[in-house]
Amino acid sequence: MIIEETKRKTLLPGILKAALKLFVRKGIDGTTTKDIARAAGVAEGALYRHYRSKDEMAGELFTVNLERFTADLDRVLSEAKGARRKLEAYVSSIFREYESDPDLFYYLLVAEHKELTKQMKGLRHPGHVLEDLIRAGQAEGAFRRTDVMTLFAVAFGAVHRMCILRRYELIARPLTESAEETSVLIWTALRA
Amino acid sequence: MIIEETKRKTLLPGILKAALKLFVRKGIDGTTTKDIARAAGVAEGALYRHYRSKDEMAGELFTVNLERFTADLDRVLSEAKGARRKLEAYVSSIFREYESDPDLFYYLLVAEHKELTKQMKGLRHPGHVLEDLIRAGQAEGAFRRTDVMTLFAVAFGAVHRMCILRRYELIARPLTESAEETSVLIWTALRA
Amino acid sequence: MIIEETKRKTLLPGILKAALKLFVRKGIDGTTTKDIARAAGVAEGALYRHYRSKDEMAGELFTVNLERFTADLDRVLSEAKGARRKLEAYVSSIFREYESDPDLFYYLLVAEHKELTKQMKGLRHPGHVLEDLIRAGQAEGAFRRTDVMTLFAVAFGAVHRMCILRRYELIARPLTESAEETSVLIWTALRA
Amino acid sequence: MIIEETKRKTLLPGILKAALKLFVRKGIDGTTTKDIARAAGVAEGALYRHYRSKDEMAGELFTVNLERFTADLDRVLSEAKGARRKLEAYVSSIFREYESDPDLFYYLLVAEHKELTKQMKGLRHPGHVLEDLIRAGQAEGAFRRTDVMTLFAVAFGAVHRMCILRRYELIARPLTESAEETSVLIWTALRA
DNA sequence: CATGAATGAGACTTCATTCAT
DNA sequence: TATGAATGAAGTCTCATTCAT
Repeated sequence: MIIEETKRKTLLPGILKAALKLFVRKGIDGTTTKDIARAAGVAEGALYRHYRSKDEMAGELFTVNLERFTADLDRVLSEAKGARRKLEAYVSSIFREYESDPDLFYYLLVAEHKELTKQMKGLRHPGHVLEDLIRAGQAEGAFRRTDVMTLFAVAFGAVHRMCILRRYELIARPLTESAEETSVLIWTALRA
Repeated sequence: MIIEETKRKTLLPGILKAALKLFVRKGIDGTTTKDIARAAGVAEGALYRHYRSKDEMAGELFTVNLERFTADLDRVLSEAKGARRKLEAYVSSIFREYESDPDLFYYLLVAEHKELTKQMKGLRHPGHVLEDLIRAGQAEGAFRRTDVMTLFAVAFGAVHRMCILRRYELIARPLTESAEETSVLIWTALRA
Repeated sequence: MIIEETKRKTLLPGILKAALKLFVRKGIDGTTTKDIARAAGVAEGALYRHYRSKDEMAGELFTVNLERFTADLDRVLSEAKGARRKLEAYVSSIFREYESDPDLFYYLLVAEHKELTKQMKGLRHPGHVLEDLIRAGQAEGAFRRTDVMTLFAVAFGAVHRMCILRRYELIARPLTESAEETSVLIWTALRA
Repeated sequence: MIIEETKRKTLLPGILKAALKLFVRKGIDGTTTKDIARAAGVAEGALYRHYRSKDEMAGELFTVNLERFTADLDRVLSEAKGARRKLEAYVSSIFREYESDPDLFYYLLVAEHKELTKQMKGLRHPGHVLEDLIRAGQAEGAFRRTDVMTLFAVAFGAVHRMCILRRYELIARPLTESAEETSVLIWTALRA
């Protein structure tokens, strides 16, 4: 196996778990607190014992998990050596994350959050991890000298789209089984 | 120039123009009819002379323009010969569409529309155009025999992500100037 | 024939005619000016060239026609001699009025007009004509000395209900054919 | 006393009580949810915890109470023997119902409900009870063989009109005191 | 600490009326 | 004069949040 298994605990508290599912299916604005309460099996008022507001729930769900996810990525990549290995590690980490909790992944990396713009500012994001990876790869001569953002678009776009296709069941197998192939395609496009 | 200029008329009526801008910035649910009316410079009631409801506005904006866009793409691609030429034509058409009206493009191809699911069913979409292109390219031996969806993810993901980067001003130059380079990267990844 | 033919001209202007039909079917509040304009084949604005407001239309429709109707009744009854004859004349006049324009009759005598209370105050009404008839009949010893309002309830209630039954097609024949029978029943109940 | 006392509990919940009063005075369309809320002493939103919509309130008010009322009538009449007794029972039941809650009675038997047509279809109605009574009376030879609907018009019209006169204070005494007299008049008109 | 009824601001929509053409 | 688009007040309903129990 290319990269090490990373320990993961999503362990979302029940309320957040319920909220996540709904946010992902109906959007944040499209989800009512009543929906969340019912899905979580608690009374509406109980939500406010844990979170100051619906937006805080949505924000926390986003922030906490994105931070954990990005930190995981950074850790995994720091253990891989060389542009190619790092790229492989990146792709398979992303795909593993997707499969471990598709809803959460969708919420973090796919869904738009017009409602949260504030709270998302300045967070380090899996995109940043990939961008760093590409810059470093260019510096070591592994990747083309083309504009970084273009390389980034190919790599991030490919990985991201794989997740979307999977989610809409246009890809039937677990993404983890497509990681190597996907890495190869991206590598082929990017290498010097 | 690789492909012919296609005539385009967005010419959105003022109300739709205003609505589009807001939908793109704040989402459909996040945009109020009052917002739209103010932005369009009319009274709230006036919206309803033209559209039966806010959702109908959002739906029409989507449906009409997506159909036109996809038809344009199909036409342009039918005039290009060979997988490589078609791929180039696809990328530059997409980028031209983006630059001609970034908000509209974002609304059609980037934004999620949890609110519209109904009206979007069954429409032919630029993604379908690309999928057809890739299948044909495989059939003629131009592209790898890898799983279609994986090739699709690389190609569509790259193009799509370029548009997003541009929109968030992470790419400064008009995308039309990056079309060739982007095509080359995708071609490199996909070719047999 | 018991009573003379009375000349009648409803000749409602087209707009009132259309409005009447709608008021009767959907109520005044339930009828929109757009409905009326469409039914009358004119533009909405045109309504206001003839009537200051929807309520004025409704009011005029009521007032003008009720006055004419009541005056007709008074005239017809003044020509009939004796309680029994007057009663017969009353019943057949009412029934003839119903059959000559069921919508208008319904509007005048059956429908409630919570919206018009003001304009209806103080108008002489077919009910008053009947009440006078009964008092006179008691004075001449033709009717029981029972409380006037009870006699009135029987007589007016019967006639009024016949019209409603006819309107809902629970009575198939023209009411004019039931006038004699109805008079007999009422006479039987009321006579001394 | 002619018929037995029937136990009655209107006990409308506060909101329905308030709504009823307003519906009766201003019509359903003429009553706003704000009116109802103010009259019931609650916030507007609170209405919707109990009823899905204003029309549902109006419908339930009608349906539930009409069913109860009609069932009461059927029960009372089944205990009275012979056409004359049944007629007396009918009249006094109606009058008792009126006096026990004039607003509710008005809402059920007098007001028009253009808005509710749907929900009223197929319900058994006090009119049906009376119609059955008259048919049975004819069958046993107690009533004239005249057209049923004409007899019905006299009987129902009289009773109904008594209630209206009472409501507009043209009758000062409780209707229960006029029941016998009214029965006699109707009986006189209808008997064979 | 949980509940869920109540609140009240504000969303969407309708419609009588006005007014530029 | 007739038209019908536009206005804007007002109506119905929703929902995040609060609070008495």
